[in-house]
Amino acid sequence: MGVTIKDVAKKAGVSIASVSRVINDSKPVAPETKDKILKVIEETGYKPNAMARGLKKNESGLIGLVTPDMQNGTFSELVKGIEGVIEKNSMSLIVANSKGEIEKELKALHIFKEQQLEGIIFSGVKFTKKHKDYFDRYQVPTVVVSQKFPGSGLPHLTPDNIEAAKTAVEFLIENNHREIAMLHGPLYDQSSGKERYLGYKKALKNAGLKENSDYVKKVEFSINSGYHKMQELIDEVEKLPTAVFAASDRVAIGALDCCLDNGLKVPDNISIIGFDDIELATVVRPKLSTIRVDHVELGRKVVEVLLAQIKKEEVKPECQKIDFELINRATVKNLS
Amino acid sequence: MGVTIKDVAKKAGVSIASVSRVINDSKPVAPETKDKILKVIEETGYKPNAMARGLKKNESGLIGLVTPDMQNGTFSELVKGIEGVIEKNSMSLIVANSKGEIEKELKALHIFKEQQLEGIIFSGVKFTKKHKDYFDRYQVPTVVVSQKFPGSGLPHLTPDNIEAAKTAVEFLIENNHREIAMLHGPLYDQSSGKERYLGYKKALKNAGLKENSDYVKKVEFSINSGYHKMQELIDEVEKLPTAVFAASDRVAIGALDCCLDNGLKVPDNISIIGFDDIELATVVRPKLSTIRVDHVELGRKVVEVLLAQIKKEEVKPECQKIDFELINRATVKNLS
DNA sequence: AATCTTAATGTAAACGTTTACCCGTTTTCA
DNA sequence: TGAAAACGGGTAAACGTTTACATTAAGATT
Repeated sequence: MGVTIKDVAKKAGVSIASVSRVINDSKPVAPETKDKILKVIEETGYKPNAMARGLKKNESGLIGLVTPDMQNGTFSELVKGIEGVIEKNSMSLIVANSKGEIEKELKALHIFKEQQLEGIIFSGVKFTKKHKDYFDRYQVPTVVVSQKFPGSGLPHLTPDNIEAAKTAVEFLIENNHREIAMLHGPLYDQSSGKERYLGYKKALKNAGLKENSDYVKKVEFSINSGYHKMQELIDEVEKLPTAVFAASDRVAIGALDCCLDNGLKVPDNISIIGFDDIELATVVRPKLSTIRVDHVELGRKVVEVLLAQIKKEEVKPECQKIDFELINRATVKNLS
Repeated sequence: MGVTIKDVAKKAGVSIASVSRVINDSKPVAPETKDKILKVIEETGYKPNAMARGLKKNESGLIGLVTPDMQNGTFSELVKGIEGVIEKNSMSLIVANSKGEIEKELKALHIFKEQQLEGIIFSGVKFTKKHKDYFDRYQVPTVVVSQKFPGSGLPHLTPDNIEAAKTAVEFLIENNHREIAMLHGPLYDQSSGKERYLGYKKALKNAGLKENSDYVKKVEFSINSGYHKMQELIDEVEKLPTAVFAASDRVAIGALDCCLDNGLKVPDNISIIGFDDIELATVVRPKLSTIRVDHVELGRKVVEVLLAQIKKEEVKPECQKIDFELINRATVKNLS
């Protein structure tokens, strides 16, 4: 149906080899011949078939992203960053949503294998035996994003979650908070949830503060969950904490919402600090103080590491940390 | 490097045809043979090469999305909807960001052509001669989303922008507003920006109200632009409007922010209504009243129309409108 | 028992490229 | 002037599938 290299060759009165040479400029071809071919290509609108080329050259020009959540507020930015550098390298990005289900995740990975993807950007919450089998068997260049999977041998890019969380909590302490709650994420081994929690503990310990288990609650990374757990906390506890460190901005925003609905003034009655600096953070009132992580930048860097890996430049699993920065907007009060 | 169908065939002691038959179950094959083959596939982790298959069958299993903006707040939802049904049809989604630049947009489209995409979901702001040439020449099944391109002959899915805008403005009028401003988007022919503006005019006219050109400003679809144009409006006008209809939630949120920063109470001093119902709308304070459009649903429907088109079921360009609904939260006051 | 179906499998061509190899013509230079 | 080198371009094999067609063996029908 479409125009093929043969059609072009015939119409230009040359061999397909010559056509191939000009479209790839892989070998010199005489100017007149070249012009003739170019003209025919122009006229016919010929586009080389990437599947045929890919089959021959064994490269698809495709990179895949699998993510458990497309609405977590960092997705858009991450994709934007990824897409930007992928596009510069004339590759394309395939996205797959695992919805946090292991089966969907593996299905996506297998489709990626079939589609001969050259690299995978992997964002999951858990690393199972099946994951390990997959990556061991197929050896597709992969980088894990925003997370760490110790046994996997896969390189990852995350902010230094422990440090960042510690920074957040230290900031609260500097502002004279002593009763600090934390709404933390899932505590899988070395997960970002776990590490942020560790940072929290560390900051408390360094300041000689005691952790109060009533003030520590596990949440999902969602606005809703933040709201409900905050409500639980408010309901259960006899004395409210003076500050809350939330494991993500969405959680923080849920908590903020809950506080406001309970008639608490933020930050006058209670301070809140989040993590991520998603766009929502600048839009809620009061504006959310948080730990900023540039997810567009993260996306960019991830692809760079991935491309290095694809080009067989050895990449160590414990690769780059990405920067973070405390942004104090309006949800933290100094209790001096 | 990878395991091929030949390897499987050899190891199972059968012909490649048989292997192909079992992986596609395209023809019956004897149970023992089948088991043998299945076992070898299992052992070797063989995955059929989609590029080879695609080359032969002339289908790539790929659908593309080109969008001018990945951070407009509807992107995540749209992608989520799209990905959901695409995945059910065991296809994959390629995303490309045009950043609103025509050249990037066309480049993406051409890559899509090379990659033999089976269908395109197109979200652009303008439809140029080059676009027309592209779609005329290559005839890739395409559906336009959230927009309308009259001359293109391409089917599109949008809410009924005129009706929806009219509904929003009528709602303001019912609440006894008479001085109603509008922050509208670009006014290309039949664009959503234009249509929403037309809906605004229509509602005013029906109610016997005069349009005040001081109250009408063009914005980009961003929070920033909403903020600045609102500021302009506040600065320039001698009497403030009592209500503002913003062409999108992001614009509305910018405007809201601006009002608050100017010491205006919303909705007591000024009412605001937006369009889209993105997540931000429920998170700002006061919560934004808006016209809800379900973008996850939109994504789903778009793919359905696209798949129909791919399967050659004739699809009319003036296809489905998608539903909208007025959601009154807390930014509109009744002036009775 | 001879023929006809039917089922299971194999063979080989094709999909649209890239590229190793080959061949002819021209240029170079001793 | 003649051999070597350089250049331009063509032929055909290969990439990993699918599938039309051919083949074989076995069962059904007379």
